[in-house]
Amino acid sequence: MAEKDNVRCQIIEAAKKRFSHFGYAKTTMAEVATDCSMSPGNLYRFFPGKLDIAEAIATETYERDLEYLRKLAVAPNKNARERLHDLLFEELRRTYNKLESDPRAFEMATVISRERPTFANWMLANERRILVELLDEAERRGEFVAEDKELTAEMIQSATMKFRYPQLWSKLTLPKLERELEGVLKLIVDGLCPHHAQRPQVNAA
Amino acid sequence: MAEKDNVRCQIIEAAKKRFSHFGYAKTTMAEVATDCSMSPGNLYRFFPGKLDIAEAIATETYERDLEYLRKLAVAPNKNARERLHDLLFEELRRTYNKLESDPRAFEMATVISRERPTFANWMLANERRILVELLDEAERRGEFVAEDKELTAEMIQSATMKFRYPQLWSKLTLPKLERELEGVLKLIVDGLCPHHAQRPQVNAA
DNA sequence: AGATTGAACAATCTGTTGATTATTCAGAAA
DNA sequence: TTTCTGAATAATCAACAGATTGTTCAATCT
Repeated sequence: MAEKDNVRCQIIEAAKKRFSHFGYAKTTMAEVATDCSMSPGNLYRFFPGKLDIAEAIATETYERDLEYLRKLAVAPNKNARERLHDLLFEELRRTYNKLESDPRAFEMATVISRERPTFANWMLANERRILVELLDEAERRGEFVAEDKELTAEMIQSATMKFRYPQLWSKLTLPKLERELEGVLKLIVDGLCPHHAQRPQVNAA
Repeated sequence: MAEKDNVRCQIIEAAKKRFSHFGYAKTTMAEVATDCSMSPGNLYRFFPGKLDIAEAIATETYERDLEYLRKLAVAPNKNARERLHDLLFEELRRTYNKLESDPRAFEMATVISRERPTFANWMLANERRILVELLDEAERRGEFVAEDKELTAEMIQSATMKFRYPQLWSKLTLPKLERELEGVLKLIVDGLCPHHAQRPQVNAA
C-alpha cells in the first residue's frame, strides 16, 4: 500500500509540473503517463479521471493554506475582531494574488469550481470549522456573542462570499476589494443597531 | 419629438412581445421592424443596437419595481429592521420568481448582465439611494447608527450580493436563500459584538 | 493471481464552410 | 432637407468533418 501511495504521489507531481507549465487543458493523460514511465491506462488504477488528479493537487495545496489560516484564527495575542480580520484578509489576498499572477492556477480554479461544485462546498466546510473555533474562543473571552455558532459561521461566509473567489465574480482590483471587505467586516462586527457600550453609566434620572 | 418618443415606444412594445414569446436570441431586428411596419435600418435611428432595445425594456420594468421597493423602505408603520427586512426579501423573492418562472426573462437577464455590466451598476446605485433613505430615517429615529450612510449602504449591498441575482450565482432553492438572508440580516443588524442594551441599568458597584 | 499495457472506443475539441442576421449607408421618398 | 429604405457588408452562428484525447478493457506480462 505504501508503494501505491508512492505512485499516486509521483503522478500528482508529474501532473503538477505539466499543469503549471502548459495548463490543464493542454496536458494530455498520455504525457503525464510518459512522465511517470507508465501507460495511460495505468493512471486509471490510481485516479478515476483527469479531473481527479487536478482535484488532488488542489486539495494538497489548499490543505497547506488551511493550516496557516487556522493559526491566524486562534492567534493568542490578538482579539477576536483582529483575528477575524486577519483570517478574511489573508484569504482574500492569497486567492486574489494566486489567481491574478498565475493564469494556470486561474484555469484550474475555473475548471474545478465548474466541474466539481462539491469541492467548493468542502472548502467552505473547512473554513467554517475554523470560523466556529474563532467564535467559540471569542465567546469564551466575552468578545463576541452568537447563540448558534455553526449558523453564524455560515452567515459570515454568506456575507463575505464576494471576497472568496474575487475574480470569478467581479473585476474589482485588490485595493477596492480590501476597502469593501473592511467595511463589511465592520458591519458584521458592530452591526447597525446602536451599541450602548459607549455609555455604560447611568443616564436616566 | 413627441412623435419620435412614440415610435421608440412602439419599437419597445413590439420587441417586448417578440422577446417574451420567442426569446432574445431568436428574434431578429427584421422581425421587430416588420412588426412596426418599417425597415430594419430605420430601427437604428431610435436605438444604437439590438441590445439597447433589451436594455430599454429592462429599464422600464425595473423602474416600476423600484417604485414599490422605495415604498417598502419608508413604510411609516414599521421599524427600521422590519423595513430593511421587507426591502431585501422583496428583492430576493421578486427576482427569484421572475427568473425561475420565465426562461425568457432569465435569458435577457443573462445577456444584459454579461454584455452591459454598467446596467447592473446602475441598478445597484438606485437601490443604494433607497438604502440611504432608509438609514437616514432610521438614524433620525435612533434605530440604527452609521456615520457614513452612503458607505454603509454599499456594504449592505456587498454583504447581500448573493441574494441579488440568486440563480446566476448558486443553485439554492428559494427557501434556503430566504433562510440565509434572514441570518445575514440578523448579522448585519445586531453584529457580533455584545450589545449592552439588554442591561441598560447600572451594574457597577 | 495481480499488475500493466496499448489498441479500440467514445467523447470532446478544432477548424472550416455556409447560412443567418446585426449593422451600415448610398440613395430614394417625403 | 429630413426621413426612410433595402441592398451590401461584416459579424456571428450552426453544422459538420477530422483530428485529438480521455477512458475502457481484452490481452500480455510478472
